[in-house]
Amino acid sequence: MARKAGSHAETTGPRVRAAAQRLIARHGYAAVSMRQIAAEVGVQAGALYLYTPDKQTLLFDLMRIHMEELLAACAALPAPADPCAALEQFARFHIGYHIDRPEAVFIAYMELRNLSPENFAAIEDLRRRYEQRLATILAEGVAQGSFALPDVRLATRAVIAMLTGVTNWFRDMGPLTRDEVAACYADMALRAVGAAR
Amino acid sequence: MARKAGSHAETTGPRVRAAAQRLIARHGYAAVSMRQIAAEVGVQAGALYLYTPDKQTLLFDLMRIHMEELLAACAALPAPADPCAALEQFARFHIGYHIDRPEAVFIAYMELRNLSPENFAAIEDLRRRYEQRLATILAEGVAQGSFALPDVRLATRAVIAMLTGVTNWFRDMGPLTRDEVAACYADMALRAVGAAR
DNA sequence: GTCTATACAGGGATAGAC
DNA sequence: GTCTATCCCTGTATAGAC
Repeated sequence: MARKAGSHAETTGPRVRAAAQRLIARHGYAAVSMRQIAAEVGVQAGALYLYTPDKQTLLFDLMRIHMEELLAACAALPAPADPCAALEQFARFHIGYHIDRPEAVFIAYMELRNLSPENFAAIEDLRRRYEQRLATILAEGVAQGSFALPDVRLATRAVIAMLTGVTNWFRDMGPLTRDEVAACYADMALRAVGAAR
Repeated sequence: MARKAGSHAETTGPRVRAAAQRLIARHGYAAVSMRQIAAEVGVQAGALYLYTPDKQTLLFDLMRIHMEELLAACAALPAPADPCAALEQFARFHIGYHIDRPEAVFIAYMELRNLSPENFAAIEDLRRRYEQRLATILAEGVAQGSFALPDVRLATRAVIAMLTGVTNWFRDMGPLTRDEVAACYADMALRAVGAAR
């Protein structure tokens, strides 16, 4: 299948999403125009519509792909029998994964309100499934007497919020390494849920 | 000072900010037009410029007023000598204050990137001063041996992120009251910083 | 103080040439 | 597959009547 001269279908699609992710993370969905995205890619605005039906779908795909990859990576982790080990693993995974993808994470959290109702529901479902993985770890820990928690759902949200907060300030050139930060946060998460130690 | 017929200068200004706050919280700064804000207030678009020099200043004022009021309310709290009591008070205050002002809080966190550099610096300074209040409580607790923390700055950010996360899901009609939620979070915050109890 | 009218730039999206 | 050209709408902001 010889490629036609001037044809870049195989690479342009991903490049459109990459450019959109970069620009939307920096300026916000509503503030970024299709013309800007096209300029970043190096094509004309009209050409974008070969790779996405519209701007809304472009945003949705960015968020959907991010959430699906996050879920897949989380599901691929081994499952420690000890609840404390499981929580520490989750905390380290969550922080590491989020630090590595600041743009995708930022968009996933900030642009929810710019999704159409149907697209919002789809992303919300993925988010809920991810949250459920932590909820399961905490519930298991409570059942085994490893954790002391008045409310698993509350604690789930509190821990996720705490861990995700790292992305608001972490910089690779800062005084702390990724692993130092992750270790410190895992420790705080364990203590917050009353881990018996 | 008789008021002219059809003149509402004393009330229209605040109503403009209230409408802007409502709309920006719901749709985002970039997605809300001056026409929409004017329609919400019940005036014509051009009339808004009697109350704000431009859209940017309107956003900045919303955020500045929110942060100044937050700082003032926090500063008005009594200062318990016991670090544990101080942290519990801070946690309860933070959650209560934020639950009561979901729109202002949402804007203060989500629209930072839409501020001009100078305005951003001003808001960031206010935010830093607020964060410093918690940092002081934690540092004092470490000095007195009440808390066990490897890094006060890290813990400050972690606790703030955890507490602020409540605004993402709390609804007044939910199964838990404000006070139940605040108590539970205050407990988790205390445990996260290794409070000796 | 509020209105209408308008200037002017830029938005998303499409049509049709190449 | 990409381009140019264009449609039509909406954006911020201002001018001048009342």
